[in-house]
Amino acid sequence: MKVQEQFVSECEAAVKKVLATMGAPEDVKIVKEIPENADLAIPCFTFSKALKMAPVAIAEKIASEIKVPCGLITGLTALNGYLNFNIDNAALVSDLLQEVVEKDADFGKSAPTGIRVNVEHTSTNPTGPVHVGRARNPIIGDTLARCLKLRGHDVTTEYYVNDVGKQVVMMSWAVANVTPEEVQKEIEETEKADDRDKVDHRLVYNYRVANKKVFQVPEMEAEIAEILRKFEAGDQETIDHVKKVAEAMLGGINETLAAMNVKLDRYTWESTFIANGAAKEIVRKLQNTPYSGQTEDGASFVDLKDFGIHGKNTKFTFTRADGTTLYTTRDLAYHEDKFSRSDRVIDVLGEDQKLGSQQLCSALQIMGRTEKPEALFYAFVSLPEGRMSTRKGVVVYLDDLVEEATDRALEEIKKRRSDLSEEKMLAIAKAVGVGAVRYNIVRVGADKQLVFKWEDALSFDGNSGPYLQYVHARACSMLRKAGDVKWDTDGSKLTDEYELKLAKTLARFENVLKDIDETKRVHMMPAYGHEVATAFNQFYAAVPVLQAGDSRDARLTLVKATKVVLANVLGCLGIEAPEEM
RNA sequence: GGGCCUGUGAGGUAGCUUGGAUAUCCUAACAGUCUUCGGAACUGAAUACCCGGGUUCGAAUCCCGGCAGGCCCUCCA
Repeated sequence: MKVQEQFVSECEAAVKKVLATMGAPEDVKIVKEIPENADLAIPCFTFSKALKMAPVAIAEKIASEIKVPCGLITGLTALNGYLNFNIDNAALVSDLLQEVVEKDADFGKSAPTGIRVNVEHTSTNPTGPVHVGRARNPIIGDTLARCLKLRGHDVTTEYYVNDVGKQVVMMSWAVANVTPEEVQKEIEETEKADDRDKVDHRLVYNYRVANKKVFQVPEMEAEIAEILRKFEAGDQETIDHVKKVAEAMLGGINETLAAMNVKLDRYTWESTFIANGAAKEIVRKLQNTPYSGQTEDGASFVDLKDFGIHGKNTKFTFTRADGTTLYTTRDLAYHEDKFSRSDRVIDVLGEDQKLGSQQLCSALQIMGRTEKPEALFYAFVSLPEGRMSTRKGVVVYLDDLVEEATDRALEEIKKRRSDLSEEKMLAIAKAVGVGAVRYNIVRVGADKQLVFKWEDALSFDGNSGPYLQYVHARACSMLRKAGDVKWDTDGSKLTDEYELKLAKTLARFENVLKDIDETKRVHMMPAYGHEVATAFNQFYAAVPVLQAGDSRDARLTLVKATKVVLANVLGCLGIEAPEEM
């Protein structure tokens, strides 16, 4: 057992023992908190009723009954009805340093659990470049996947490619039918022309023209409907063309993701569930349940009013009147597929999918599945002038954001490090720019709506990605300067307030990962990283490390620990940890 | 009309699941530190829990009712 956990259980056991002698019931609830000026606090208010005593008196009584030091408990005081415990600092620090020396880069990493976790994220329609409004999806999803990997799970990330339906048919029509002149005209009418030579950026103009045209030209509506019909009927030529266009767009999207250090393990195409009959199988299953019904013209639905679905219509339709399947029907087939090869299924979704996701869960339940997919919802990022829209051209593309961030980072580096080669500066600029962008987006709780502002996204100090990278580089620099170090894991040599604060912060890394595993609240990782970086900077300002002396090697070991933890935190965030910057 | 989410100093944000002692952190403004191992730094002071009820010894946190913003209520994807 780790020192911290052991400490907590020792405190709890000691308090329980005293409570028993005071006549408290055995199942009395013991609340534990981490306070400012101690390592563990137990409030005594909860005991008040059972013991018929004032909390302040209880605290004093218990404190007087427990003899310290005892085991890992080195101090105990009663204050305002609280019991404040202090941990054996030397034991805690030694434990941390030993683990770092032993595990090195694997510090914080758990043993394989064998649990197969599927994280589906991004999955944007292949009809245009990724914009900042949707950028939370790959960043949150990728960060979560990286954290779960450190937890020892067998993680697969997956992109569900929507290559079925009106949008993609429209997209393929646009590529085949919109003329270069029309595209040129559209570009000229756009306020800020996008001249990026990248497939998704170029073709999105075709898509925009097509979307405008469909309102102006009545015959086009019918034309699209006809292609859609051929697609659903399995016309190979149509299907191939749609897929070809979707693949091209996906290529562009993947380039953007790769620049952000996001790599998907697997792609699943929606059309496969039509082709292999899985969607039809879902239809058959749902029709055979007692919840199923049909409208007059023949569309099938299940009624979900008993499943906590509210609103004017609780009917969840899963086939059209002509018997063809719908998006959600295919999504059901997809989830059955994911469950067949995973133990945990996680979907990272925009908040607009909440109802759909709930319906999906209910339908899975109706079909007899007991597991549920875990949904992680995020609110949209908007612009100060409103919601982003690819079709309307009110967008900030992720490619532009990353480029701008990299440019700014390069400026900063040129100011500071004229000694580096151009090539090295560029590499660092990329790491810093991407770091700033990813950090800024993952920093905020997913359900909080965000308004995108350039100055926030490009922030390099304070609570930012580059701040963590800077501290990492600083630690690396110190270790370089120190030369050969004989690692010293004697915790009793580190007694300064800031040494202890840093060590205690570092020791929490594994707990942070555990919390994220349980709650999927990935914004805890940047918050933790910032705590580590701040604790290090304080330690750095307060304690001379490289100075010769008795504590030098132990301090350097602490520096190494910081470096390892920060590298892992940055790794979880998908941000590079350069050795210098 | 109904459902879900959000509302915390000047701006942004953590804490809310599981109620506890002085509410976290960043930016900006203010006052400082530094002959130092990388100043993308450190220290200090100031300012906040949307409103109204309720439960409780105790509420930012739980319950009820408002108000404001977002998302959704397609035989769309």
